[in-house]
Order: sequence, then structure tokens, then C-alpha cells
Amino acid sequence: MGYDFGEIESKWQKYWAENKVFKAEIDTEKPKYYVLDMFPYPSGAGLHVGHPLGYIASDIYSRYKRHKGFNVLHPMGYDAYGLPAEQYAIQTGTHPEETTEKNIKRYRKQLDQIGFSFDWDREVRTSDPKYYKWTQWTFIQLFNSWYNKDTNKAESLDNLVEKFEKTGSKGINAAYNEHEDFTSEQWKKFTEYEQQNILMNYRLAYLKDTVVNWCPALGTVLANDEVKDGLSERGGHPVERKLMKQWLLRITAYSQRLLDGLDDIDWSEALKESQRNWIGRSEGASIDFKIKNHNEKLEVFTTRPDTIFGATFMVIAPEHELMDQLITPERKQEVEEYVSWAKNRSERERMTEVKKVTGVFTGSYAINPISGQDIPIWTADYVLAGYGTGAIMAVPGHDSRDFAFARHFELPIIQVVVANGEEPGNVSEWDDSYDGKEGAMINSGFINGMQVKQAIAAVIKEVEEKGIGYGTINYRLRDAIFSRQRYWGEPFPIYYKDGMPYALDESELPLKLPAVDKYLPTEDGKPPLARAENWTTKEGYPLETNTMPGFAGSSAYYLRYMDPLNDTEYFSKEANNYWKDVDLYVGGDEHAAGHLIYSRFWNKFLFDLGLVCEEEPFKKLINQGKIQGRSNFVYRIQGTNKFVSHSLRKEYDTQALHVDINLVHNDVLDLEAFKNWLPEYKDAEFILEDGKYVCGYEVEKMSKSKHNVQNPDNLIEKYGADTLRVYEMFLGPLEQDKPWDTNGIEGVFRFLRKFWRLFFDEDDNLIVTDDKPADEELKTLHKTIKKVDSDILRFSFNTGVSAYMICVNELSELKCHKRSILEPLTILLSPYAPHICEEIWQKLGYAESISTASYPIHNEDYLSENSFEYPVSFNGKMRFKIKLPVDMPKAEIEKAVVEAEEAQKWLDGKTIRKIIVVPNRIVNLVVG
RNA sequence: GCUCGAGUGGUGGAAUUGGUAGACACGUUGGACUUAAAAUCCAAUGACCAUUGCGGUCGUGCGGGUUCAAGUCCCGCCUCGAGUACCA
Repeated sequence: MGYDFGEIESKWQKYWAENKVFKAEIDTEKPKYYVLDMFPYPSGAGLHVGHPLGYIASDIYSRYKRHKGFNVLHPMGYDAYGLPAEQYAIQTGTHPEETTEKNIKRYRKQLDQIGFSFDWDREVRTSDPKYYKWTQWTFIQLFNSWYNKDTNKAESLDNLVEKFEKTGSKGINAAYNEHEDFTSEQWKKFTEYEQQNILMNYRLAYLKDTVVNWCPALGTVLANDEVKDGLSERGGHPVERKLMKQWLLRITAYSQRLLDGLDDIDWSEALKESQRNWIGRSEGASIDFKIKNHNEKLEVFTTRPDTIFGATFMVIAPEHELMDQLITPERKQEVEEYVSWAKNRSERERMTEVKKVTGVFTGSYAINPISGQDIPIWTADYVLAGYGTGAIMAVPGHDSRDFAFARHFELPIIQVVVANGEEPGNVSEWDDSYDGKEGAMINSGFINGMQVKQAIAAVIKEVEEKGIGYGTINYRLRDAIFSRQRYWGEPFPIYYKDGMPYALDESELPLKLPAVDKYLPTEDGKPPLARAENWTTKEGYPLETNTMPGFAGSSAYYLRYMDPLNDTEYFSKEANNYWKDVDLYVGGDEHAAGHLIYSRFWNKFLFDLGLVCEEEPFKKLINQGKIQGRSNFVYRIQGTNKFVSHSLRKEYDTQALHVDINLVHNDVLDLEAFKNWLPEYKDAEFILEDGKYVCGYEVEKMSKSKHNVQNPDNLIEKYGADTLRVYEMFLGPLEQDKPWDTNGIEGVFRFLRKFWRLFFDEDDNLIVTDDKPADEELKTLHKTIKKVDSDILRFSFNTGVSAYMICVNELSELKCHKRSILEPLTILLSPYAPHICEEIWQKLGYAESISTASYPIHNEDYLSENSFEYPVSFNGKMRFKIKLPVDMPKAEIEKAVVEAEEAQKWLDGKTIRKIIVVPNRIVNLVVG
């Protein structure tokens, strides 16, 4: 029978499940280790070979850590809310819960087949009321908190109210939307409605009219990270800008902490960099510009206050709130036409027409507060309402966008910075502005001659003294829009009294998702929940009809895994103090700007409340690369049903067609299978090369339409889960994108069978002996332990696999069947190929799972040699090798090399100029 | 445009601190075993030149440089991939 993976794998999967081998419990005697995978959205298509890549790596690491004596928490669950199930519900009327349940079952079966060591007792599903109770609970906490910039943390709204009652709004340093001055007396006289309105400005979860990414096709708003190139990420539908009342989370209050936290965590530089970009910190100044003949002023943010003498005009966003006041009567029509045109442009148009310069003069002038010059105020859509103050001072000499604008509308350009080592230029001859931050100031009054850096500080000091500005920091990060006009998501624990939102009492949680007759918006455009009957509180107040977005449930699931069955609190203090944070998080980098930043924010908030003990949730994070598809092509001669083999295709006028990769082996097409594949190919004819039909190939995205989807089920049936696991690791570095190519899987399968044969003969008899191991065998074993161990620690799983292969090749060569060698090797391999190793372990006479065995430790003594084979180079080129004792002194090595027979040929007629000897490494002779 | 990452045989990839480039595997070719196939085993396999044998030259995207020694370090460029996009 030999290696019967099918039987072995189902046997051990059953054993692990029945005996709860991987159940994790708090054990203060052991160090904890928390390994987390990004939980999947259970889609209808099931898993393809790309999904398990990260899961396999993290599973190997989890098993490795258990062997090393750690108490490992390795859970799995489902990100169960999502648009596809809801779209399906709209089309078919099937409740999303039903679809989701079905898909989860399929996922679970597929995951189980691969032999993961998850503790399934800790499974969470975001759509389970027992789970989303705590998502809603966290929302209530956000609703009832404000951000105190003095203590630099979130605090209870009660203490803000207390301050208002005592001292009014004076001296409060908070993150807010709008600020209003009032005394404690005024506060007390406000109506409840007025008070609530003021508090809304401070809450960390707040309701506000917001310009949102509205996607009419999906009938919902989308977060910035759900929009790509002006189209929805899911479905590719157009997205518009629309003003809507929405819930937002005040993530911006945490901008600086989110930025600073990146320095303390072990994530890839690329990922940290994209978070830094997303947060987008820039240092600069806020400066007020007076408007001529007007009481209002324009506040601008600039990173280059040094260039203020070069500010020759101002530009405000078309949406700017002072627009109406700035338009002069004679300019009214033109400006209003422009503003309405700009506001109605879709995101997509705006993006594709970036280079087009548009704008109009408002008719008003501002006064440059430093130079005293009058400068015209324009409006243009290159200034965004959402960033800074929505108004800029334009410095065409030193900002390329302002430069393009000035050239287009013939506005004056002044040079105020001269690059170091250069002379002032003639701006009318410039092709572009000088945007560099190095140089000396000219044409700039009191800062003339200063270097840029110095000038920036001087201008900030000046505006601060004059009381017309201050040095400040701006962030690109926006508050997160938290409302979705969808059905399949968490209901908000919010009701409305006289139009004002209030949080439900915690005792009312979970607020369960109600039944609806249809999963569509109502006729008058309200979200689907508005269709639910009696969607009110007991007292009859209407409940919120929006639902929460996808990232709500995924923002803190790692915390719930610590104590998933707790129904009195989110998770116990004890559980959190023990498991603390995620030691290793593995997942795709598509979550860089979404989930990973929201999670960090959510965790910091819970940290401020004193609920979690670590400020950063994910200590180390690895992004597994994507597995790309490898498509095969056949070449049909135009207008015929004749197909020509790959290398002959140039001789004909052909059309390349995707062919199902299951009909192709090593790029050779199975002709009969191809004819039976689709009716249209039934009578296909072929032009062969060397009697074969060779297909072309290309690496591209894995997708059904390209017929290149590899589903793990087929491979497991053919080769087994252990082979699949080892092969996915062998494919290449974990973090790198790579094409999936089934061709190499045979090699891994051969390796496992070869490993099996070290233990069993052809009749399945155990042939392991208790003989004393030879030095050579010990050396093979111990160098493998050393290599595999160090490779796992640096997450280099692919090189680990090749170390096993070398080891098994060497032991096979040595005909080694010795227990003292093979037992440690079995433990060593078990994280990668757990089923086969369990089976062998049992056959070796052990009653307990191999997962409890402790990891072998390599002994350097077995690796030491008394001689080293030196590569000898002449002028850097390796010419021959010579074996010499490891402790031979340099001088003797030189002598031995120079006298060596092989050396004579290279020394003949030449002078030795230099000899470099690196002990136990290399010898290099410089001759000439 | 900006930021980050990557370019090594026919293919996936290895080379951890500058020290034998191409480990391991696939594929291909030849051979053994077999009635045959599968499985297994053995050998060859970067390119070019030479071939009777010994060999030799070139070679890690391109061009320079540092060094006894460069896939690895430095400078300049090219190509591909990812992210981002008027962020003042």
C-alpha cells in the first residue's frame, strides 16, 4: 500500500478534532504565543489555492511554537457580513444569513481538509448576535466618548459635560467638528436639544452632513479605501459625491498616535509607508488673509510659509463656505456656473482630467498679511474642500500646480527662493516652478538671505506675534464614514428622539437585525431597514436604519478570540492580560489602508478606556504574496476549427484562447479531453509538433473566465494535504507574489514518499532499528535541525523545505533507518506535514500526538569538521579546491596552496603579488 | 508625477555578515528495470568555444565605480510590479 495519504489524513483530522488537541486555554505556567490569520469573507466560490498560503505558513509557525513549549492561541473565524451575500439576496430573495451559513460550511470543510491546528472552539462570526453585541457595545462607548488633547486620550463624555457645567467651553482642548464659546451659565440654560447638538461635535462616533462616495448601483456609500479610480472596488460601478447625514468615527483624533505607533511594530517597511502616506502628516502654518473691503478672512494652510512673499493670488475650493460672500455682482454668473459645474463633476472625471487647468476669478481681493499686497482670489477645483482649510495662498514660483495655474491665466509669478549655488532666474523663461526646499530667500522683505528652513521658522514666529497665524500640523487622514445604506450589517444601537440620536442602554444589546420583505431601499430612498416592521424602541422611538460597514466587525475580532464565549463582557481582563496582543499576524496587503488602520485605531480607543493592556494590537505582521494564475492557451487558426501547436503558431493567422488548465499537463494538451470540454471543440483538428500539442502560457490573475483557477480540493485528492502544504511553502518566499504552477508538485510528493520509505519497506513493515548512529548521519540530522530552525525563525519556509529534501536524500543514500536519527527528523517535519508525521509517530510506538513532542535541538559538536575544503581563486576566479586542516595557520595555508600541484599552471611565469587567506572560507591569490 | 518593491538558467527559486553564482525542485535528454505502462533508480543539463582528453571564455536588467574579491556596497540609467494621485 505504501504512503496512503487519504486514509492517514482523514484519520488524524478526526483525531485532532475529537481530542481537541489544539484547544488553547490560559496556562500561566507557559509563555503565550498568539498567531492570527486575517479571517476570510466566506464567498460563494470557495477557497482557491491562493487563500491557504498564509494559513499554511501561520499554521506551521503555530505548530512550531507548540513544539517549542509555548501556549499557542491560533483561532479562526469568518468575516461574515458583506456585499455579495446581500446582492444575491436582492436577486433571489434568499436571506443573506442562509447564503452565508452555506458558504461557511463549505469553507470549513475545505479548511479542515488542509489539516490546520485551529482551536475551533473559539470560532467567531461577525454576523452572529453574540458577537456583534460587542461591536454595538463598542460603538456606544465611542458615542459616549470625546478626545481630550491635553491628556491625549479618549475620555468619557460625562466628564466633558461636567467641565461644561463648571467652566463652560473655556480651556477645553478637544478634537471636535465645530467650536462654539459658551459659559457654564449659558450651558445650563441650553435646552436638551441644544446641549445634545453641542455634544455631537465632540463624540468619537458622531452624526454629520458629509460629502460621501455614493455608489448608486450598490445603493450605498463607500469608504475611501473601497473606491478605486472613482469606481467601486466591488463591482466597478461609478461613484458620485453626495451630501448625506452619516455616522463618522473620529479616527483623526488619533492621527499622531497612529503614526508614532508604527515605529514600535515589526511590519514591512512598505506597509508602514503606506500607512504613513494614508495618515499624511505635514508640518506647516495656518495663516489668516484679510479680505479687502470685507470683515471675513481666509485661513490657509501652507507647508511653505517661507514663500509668502511669492504668494500672488489665492485659490479657494468651489465648495468653500465663504464663496457666496466673495463673489462680486459682476462676476456672479460666471463664478456660479463654474462652481456648479465643478461640484457636479464625478470623481471619475475629476481624476481623469487632472492635468486640465480650470478656474475663475471671484472678483474679490485679499491682502497678503506680510507683504501688504492686494492679491486676487480665484476658485478652482485643484483646491480640495476636504484638505486643510479648502483655501490656499498660491505661490506660482515654487509650487508646480500654482505655476501651471498662473501660466494658464497669466497671473504674476515671483521668484522668492534661489537654489543654493544658483543665480536668480527670469521667471518668464521657466518651464516649471522650483519646488525644492533648499535655497536662499530673495524678494522677501525681512527674510531675505535666509535659508528656507530658517525662513519658515521666522515667518511662523512673525505671524504668531501678529496674531494672524500659528505653526501647525495637518493630516490627510479623514474621519471614517461609518454608515452604510445596506441590510447585511450590524444595526446601530441608536434611536432618535425629536430627531436627535441617543444610544440604547447596554442591556438592550444585541439589537438584532430585523426581518425585511425585500433587501432593497424603500421607494423614498431610505435604507432597507426602514422596511422592517416595528423598527422602534419599546417606547416607540424610531431606530437608526443605516447599518455598519464591513470594517466594524473586523476591527477588534482578535480581542474577542481571547474570550469568545463571554456573554457578560467583551472579554475578561484575565484573558486580555494573558494573551495581550497578536504576536504574529499573517494576511494580504490589500488591507494596508483599511482594516489595519481601523483596527489600530479601535484598539487604541479600547486602550484609552483601560480595556486592553497593549496599545498596538499586532506586534509582527507578514503580508503573504498573492498567488497568480498560470493560464494556458491554444491557438485557433482564424475562421477554422483547427488548432496549431505553440511554436508553429507564427506560421498562421491565429487567435489565442484560454484553455482549462485541468486539460493540460506540463503544457501539453490532452486532445481527447479538450474535444470533450466544450461542444464547439468536438470536431477540433490539430497541427502538432513532435506528436504533441504544446500550449502557450501566461501569468495573470486567477479567475474563472481565464480557466486557470486551481482549487485545493482536486490537489488534495490527488496528492494529499501534506503535499499541498509543503508545496505551497516550497513555491517561493512567503511575502512574494508568485504564479501558481502545478508542475512542481510532483517533486514534493516524491519527497514525502521518499521520507516514508525511510521507515517502511515495500510491504509496510516498520524497518526502523535501534542501531547507534554514524557520525555522518548525525551530521546530516543536526545540520538540518539548525537550518530548518533558523529558517522558520526568519519565515523562510521555502528554504526550509529544501533542507528537508537534502536531509532525506542524504539519509536515503546512507540507507539510514535508525530511530535515533529518524525520530527527531519526524518532529522537525511535523509542522509542515503534520498528518504523515503523526502516523509515523504512532507507528514508532507513541500514544500521544506528535504535537506535544518537544523540538529537537541541534548540537554543534556533530557539525564540526577537522578539515575544510578551501576554494582557491586566482584574481578572484575559483580554479581548484584543496582540503586543509581547519586550525592550520595562515602562513602554512599560503605555503600549501602555492605548492599545490594544481596551482602551478596558474602561477607559471607569473609573480604572486598578494595572497589573501580567510580562514575556513577562501584563499585568493593575486598574480600578474 | 511621487513612494515602495523587484529584475539571477527553459521554469519556480537558492546564495543569512562582500568570499566557490545557480542549492533544492520542476522540465528536458539519455540509460537501467518492465512484455508494456506506471512507479522507482542512475547520469547529463547556464551560454558559448573546444572535444581525443585536459580544458577555456563569458555570465546575476544596462553603464560606470570601490575592493584581493561584488548577485550582494556606491553612482547613473532601463524595465516590470504594487500603492498613491491635484494633500497646498
